[in-house]
Amino acid sequence: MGPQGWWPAENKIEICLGAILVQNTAWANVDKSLENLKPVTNFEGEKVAALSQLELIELIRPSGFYQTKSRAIKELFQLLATYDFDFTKLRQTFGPDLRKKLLALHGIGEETADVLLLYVFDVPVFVADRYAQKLFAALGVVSKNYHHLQQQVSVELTLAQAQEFHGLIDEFGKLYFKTKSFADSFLAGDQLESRL
DNA sequence: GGCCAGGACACCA
DNA sequence: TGGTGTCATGGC
Repeated sequence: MGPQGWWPAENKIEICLGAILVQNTAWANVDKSLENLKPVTNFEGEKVAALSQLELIELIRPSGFYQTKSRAIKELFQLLATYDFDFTKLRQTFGPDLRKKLLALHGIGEETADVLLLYVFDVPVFVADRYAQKLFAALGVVSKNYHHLQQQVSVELTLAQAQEFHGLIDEFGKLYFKTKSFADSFLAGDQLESRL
């Protein structure tokens, strides 16, 4: 499939916003919200943090779940503001506990926390999202949930490789797991393995 | 008109 | 721990 160049964004502030907005939402709808946010914030951390939750709700409405997402954005950017939007300082301060710190924020679960680690804090982690679970299930790796798959898949990758890995898995998933009927026919026999 | 997207959370047993 | 309902918009 070639390089996917994930995550598509101008800067890390935009990635933070996109990571929350894309939760169970088609990217086309995320784009609408980002287009609303850009002229208002220019994707500068301080300007995003200065927005009220009500203002955020109006701007991100096209992405749905605006109550939860606006609160998540508020909480995340409050944390970031405390460290002057210095992602390196934040990572060094919390070290291995950074993931726990992110998970403690309302509206940020395992997948979003890992996406932030991978694309914002430069930590090479494996994002065990739904597409990854489907793909690895097709390859014979049965997993109960997010955490379980993450434990089973041990990847030693550089940061750039880990970022690309997740992008490839999701783009692959969009193509081949879109409909169940297609997935069933695609997964018949050993076609998946040969294509991989 | 129904289904679902690059989830998370509250509630329940 | 694990399963289910709910949150919401827009495209197909």
